[in-house]
Amino acid sequence: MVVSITGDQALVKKINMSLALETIRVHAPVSRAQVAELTGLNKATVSNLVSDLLEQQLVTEIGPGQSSGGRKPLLLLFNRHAGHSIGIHLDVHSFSIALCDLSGQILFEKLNLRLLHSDPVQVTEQLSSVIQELIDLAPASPYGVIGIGVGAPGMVDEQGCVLFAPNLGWEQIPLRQWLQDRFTHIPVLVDNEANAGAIGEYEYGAGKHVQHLIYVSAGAGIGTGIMTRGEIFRGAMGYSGELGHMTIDVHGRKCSCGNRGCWELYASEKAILDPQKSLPFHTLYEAIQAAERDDADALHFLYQLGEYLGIGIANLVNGFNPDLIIIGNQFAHLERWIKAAVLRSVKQRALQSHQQNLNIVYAPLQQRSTLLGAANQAIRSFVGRAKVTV
Amino acid sequence: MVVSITGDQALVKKINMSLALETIRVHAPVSRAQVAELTGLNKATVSNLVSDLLEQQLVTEIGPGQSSGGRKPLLLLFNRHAGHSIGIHLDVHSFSIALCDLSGQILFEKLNLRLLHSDPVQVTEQLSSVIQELIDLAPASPYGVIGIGVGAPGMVDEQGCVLFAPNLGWEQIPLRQWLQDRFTHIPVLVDNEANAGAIGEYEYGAGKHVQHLIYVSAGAGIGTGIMTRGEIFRGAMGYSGELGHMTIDVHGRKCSCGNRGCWELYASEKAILDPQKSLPFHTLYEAIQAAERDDADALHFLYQLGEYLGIGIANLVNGFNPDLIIIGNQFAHLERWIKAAVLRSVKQRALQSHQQNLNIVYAPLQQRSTLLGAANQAIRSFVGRAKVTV
DNA sequence: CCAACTTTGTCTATCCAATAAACTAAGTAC
DNA sequence: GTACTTAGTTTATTGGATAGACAAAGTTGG
Repeated sequence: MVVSITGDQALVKKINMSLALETIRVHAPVSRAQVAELTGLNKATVSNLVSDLLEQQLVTEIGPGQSSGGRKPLLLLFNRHAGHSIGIHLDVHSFSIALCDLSGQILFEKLNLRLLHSDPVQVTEQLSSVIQELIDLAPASPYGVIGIGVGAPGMVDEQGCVLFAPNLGWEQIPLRQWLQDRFTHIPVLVDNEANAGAIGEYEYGAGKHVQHLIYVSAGAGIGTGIMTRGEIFRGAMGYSGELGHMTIDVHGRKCSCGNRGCWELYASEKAILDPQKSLPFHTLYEAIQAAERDDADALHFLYQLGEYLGIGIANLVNGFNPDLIIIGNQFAHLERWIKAAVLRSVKQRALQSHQQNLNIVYAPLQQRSTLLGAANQAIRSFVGRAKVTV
Repeated sequence: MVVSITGDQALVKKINMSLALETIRVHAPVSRAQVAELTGLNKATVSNLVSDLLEQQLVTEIGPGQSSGGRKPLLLLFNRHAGHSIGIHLDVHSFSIALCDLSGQILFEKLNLRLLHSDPVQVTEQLSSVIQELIDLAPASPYGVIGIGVGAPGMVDEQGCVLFAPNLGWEQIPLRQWLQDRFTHIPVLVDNEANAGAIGEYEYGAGKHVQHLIYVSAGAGIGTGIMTRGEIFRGAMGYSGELGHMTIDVHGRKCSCGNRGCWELYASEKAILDPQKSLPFHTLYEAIQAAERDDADALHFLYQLGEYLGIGIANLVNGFNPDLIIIGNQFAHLERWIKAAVLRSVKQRALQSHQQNLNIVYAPLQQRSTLLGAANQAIRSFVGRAKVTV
């Protein structure tokens, strides 16, 4: 019975191959000599690896570059057109989908399509038909569509089964399997929407090269994607991060989860439903509209929303000491209204030492964070990153 | 400039060597054939690795075992006497220290020694002298004392510098370096006390083979050691887990950290100092004494302490979905008084789905969790575990 | 008691990837 | 035009894993 990963030459090649490919991807355009320099691999080794990569069409040669006092280097590029990836952000009432190349460049996208039903079977049906459209739109390429990634609200296990998505009303829906059955030749991945968002911003947005970040997906509820050393933090059974249901007020109001005083009751769209307040608007959209008209109630409401968001963020900062907090999902658009309040709360409540290198931003990818993160997960598993810790 | 880890034959050997050693350690007594079976390595490879390990005296042959229908197997044992490790639990007013073998068996220990001063230089002095005593006591062995591990309260960075330990009154103390300067030939490691506790319980206590656990170190304050997939979770700059300063009551009292309503104000020894309560006891010890006499105030106080501890634990459960919560440090002794209250809070407040496989225990290693965890970190870095993710 | 079979562990030839060093190619500098 | 630099390839070597043959040491059943 084979369980563990053993070392052999195939593994060595895998490690060095992915190291070379990543180096080319990040530092492109780059010469073989530079890759050798950057990775610490021997020139000959790099030459061998690169010739394999050229054969696999994952890398292209774009001709000679400028000389630095000797023979001109032959510059290499990661071939982002070798294949395409499809990313999906499944939200509670809508979804967004995009087709992108291997560098995350979007070729086609459809944003905020309404879900026609909430029933998981019918949702799968609707998703599948749009996915097929994008597959048909994909330009010819050596590898075709190499994967489909989905970011879904709620808890998702390692098999891509949606265990619990209260806002969708789903339980134990093997979404990945259902989609995989439709697209048998394309790997399908399903992860939590906030995790995907964190990955998206890490790869293509605010978090480029920031190794420790937290993506706070605030909208209908709150979810968090926590990244350390460039890796998503996963709890037991592969899922975690229901930090929206962290108690911030022991004596607070009852939450649907059974607890009291959950963060997301005060810092997500759910705050509008606070029975004690009887606010003159019923959705976030309406609140913003009112705020645009300088409505005092709305402005005050949004400020409070920011304060509470900041309280939870301060907790995250104390607990994880991230370098970057990214406020995403619908709240990415609220910067204008909540920025000051969020900063005030965090400044007041987070440990001084943890605030030194802290940055708080509003997802620059906006509604595309999760989309691109999901697509990126498919890309990752295609190009296959091998890592070693000694 | 060499940055990344590249693959070569030495790496392959390292990976397989550590795999073989770990397999022998875990499954001992075991034959070469079984190791090959268990790891997936070739018989010849295992023979080679084992002969190296025998030469290095990390493994011993203890003669033939029972035949299963053919030649008798030659049984192998991990040589836990190849060297010794020293583990230290540094607390606010006291420290504990032990000398143990490579399997974590304690040979000598000194528990709860009072710190004579709180000044870091003098603390280092005192620690060093006791460490030297234990080094002198260590039996002769091939490798001698292979490392010194320290678990310290507060934030510790990757270099073993105590960045911030409010309860000790320390800031920016390069404890590891200071100790390393004293014991130049023995590697010194310093980590957070709760992280070490988590490792201790994972390796030798309640958490054996439980991949996702949280060690809640409750005493003078609260610290948490979070373990996923058998690895300690570390935030930015290598430290994190100041979850004792997570807000659980937005309108709560002021904490020394600047925030309001921090968990540890209500669920650690600090709860005794609540000015609103003016309790008739001033230390946890006194409270327990009173409770032993069935003092109503004390019993009620301890019950509340348990409730608040449970509230924070529920947050942890929602956030990390662990399989096991271990309540350690001084609170490990409070099971009798707080168990019901803790369970009640958690049951009431944690997500139902996360409670399914959840277990809550009181550190069976008691005051030795951190000690053994710290010693184990030294052992780990000595036997050198290599891991690969593909 | 012996022949057939099993299991354990080692030996041998082979493979494969990385590597150093030599080498070719193609430029610059003065 | 000679000396030097830099880029990339070729060649011989190294070291570890592997399959398969083999030796060692047992069991089983007639």
